[in-house]
Parts: sequence; C-alpha cells; structure tokens
Amino acid sequence: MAKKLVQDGSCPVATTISLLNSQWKILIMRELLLHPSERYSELQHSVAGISQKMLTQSLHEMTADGIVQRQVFPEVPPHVEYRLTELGQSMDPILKAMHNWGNQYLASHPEKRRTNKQPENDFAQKRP
Amino acid sequence: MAKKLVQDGSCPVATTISLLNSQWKILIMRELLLHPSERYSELQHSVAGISQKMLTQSLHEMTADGIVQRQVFPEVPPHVEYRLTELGQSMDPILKAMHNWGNQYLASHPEKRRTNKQPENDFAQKRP
DNA sequence: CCGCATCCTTTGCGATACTG
DNA sequence: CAGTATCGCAAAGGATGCGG
Repeated sequence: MAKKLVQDGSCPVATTISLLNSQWKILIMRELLLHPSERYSELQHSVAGISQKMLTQSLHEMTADGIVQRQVFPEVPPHVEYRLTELGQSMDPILKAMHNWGNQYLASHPEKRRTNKQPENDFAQKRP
Repeated sequence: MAKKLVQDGSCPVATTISLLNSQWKILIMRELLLHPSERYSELQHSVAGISQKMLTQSLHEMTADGIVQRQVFPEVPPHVEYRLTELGQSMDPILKAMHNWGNQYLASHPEKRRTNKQPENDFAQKRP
C-alpha cells in the first residue's frame, strides 16, 4: 500500500495524492493509459530512467491500491502483463489535466524544454 | 526552483510533475484556490501538519516557478501574503480533477476514510 | 510575524548481486 | 523474463533555536 499522508484522510485531494504519491506512479499510469497492457520489461524501457527497484515497488503499491492489475501467463520464459483496473482508468481525467497544462506551459515557456525534438511520445495521441 | 526530473523535459506530464513535485505544494495550491490570498501563518494552520521549513521551502520554489506570488506589507509587525499567479490559477483543472476523483473514491470506499466527520473543508465549496 | 540556520534522524533510491 | 535481497549513500524533512 501507498504510505499514508499526515493530512486528513477526509480531504479528497489528499486522498488522491496518497495514491499518486510519486512521479513514477504517475508516469507508469501515463504509460498504461497509452498502452492498455504492457509487460514488466516494456515498462522499464518506456518509463525512461526508472530503476527496477522503483518499478517493482511502484507496481506493488499500485496493485495493492487497486489501481493496477497483474496478469501472469504460465509460460516459459515467464510472461507478466500489467494493466490499469477500472479504478486506475478512472484517473484518466487527472492525467489529461496534467497533460493539457504541461502542454500549454511548454508552449508559452519554450525555454523550459530540455530537448528541441518534436513532441513525440505525446500523451494524447496513440503511437504506431 | 523545483528540482528537475530524470524524465524527458518534453513530456507535458513530466513537466507538470516537476512543478508539483510534493504533496505540500499541491495542498498549498488547494488552499490558495479556496482562499485567494493567505498569510504565512494562516497557511501554516490551514495546511494541516506542514512544518515551517516545508512551508517556507515550498513557497520559495513555487515563487521561483512563477506559480505563487509574494506580497509584503511594510508594516510592523510584518505582514506577508501569498496568492496564486495566473499560471498557478491555471492549474485549477488539475486540482479539480484530483478533487473529483478523490470524492468518488471516498464515496465508493468509505473504509478508506480516516475520520468519520462530515466532509467539511471541501475543496469545491468555499468556507464561511 | 515571518522567517533562516543548524543539527540529526529517517527515508528514498540507485547499484549490485542473486533466484525461479 | 521477472523479479528479490542487501548495502550504502544522499536527500528529505522534523525539531530547535536565533534574528529582522
């Protein structure tokens, strides 16, 4: 489970933060909203910069929180897929809001952009 | 300024996270959306559980990021007020999305609620 | 009233090595 | 492939005391 906050549990915003309490979880969500189902190793590559420790830990907590679902295929070699539960998918508006805001921000503050490539890997558009 | 993320700066979601990278900043924003202007000491009481170190630090970073504006009244005793800039206010949809999701979550998972008081201090409704 | 500086404990998290 | 286990540093953050 995600760590509890100091904050009052009856505040809806604090409740939401307590489940999305790290950058990695949000980025994993973003990835799983783009690709409905992804394997462990795929996530490790698509969520740039994440270590397997943080990936494993985040997936554990998100699973315990009912945001993510783990599916094991009884094969050799092992095959595990992760997908968002309905609860997880219901967070889409939050991610969309973040995406929209970030886009506007980058548009009006081009100097904050760390790369000058085209905005590939865009959240709102599916990739090939 | 907020600490930079490992993640690619061209991702809008990662950009947003890099500015809202702690629970405290989000809760401060929530407070300043409820009350357009608040003093340091008011924030310290309204954002339950925050230490002055974290409050000061968060306000500094948010000011440097252009999310929050600091206004000093040249009086004795000192009087300082903080308010959201336009940029900060434009994050309202993100907070709203978090609020809505948290509300639905608490409605369907009443056992997650840590208090059984009425949901006072609600984000969407102004207080007296 | 509004902070800043310092100390000190706790936590986060990467690196690395090892298993089913 | 998909993890687990352990170590060790670095950052986060609380407590306390001082200063404009």
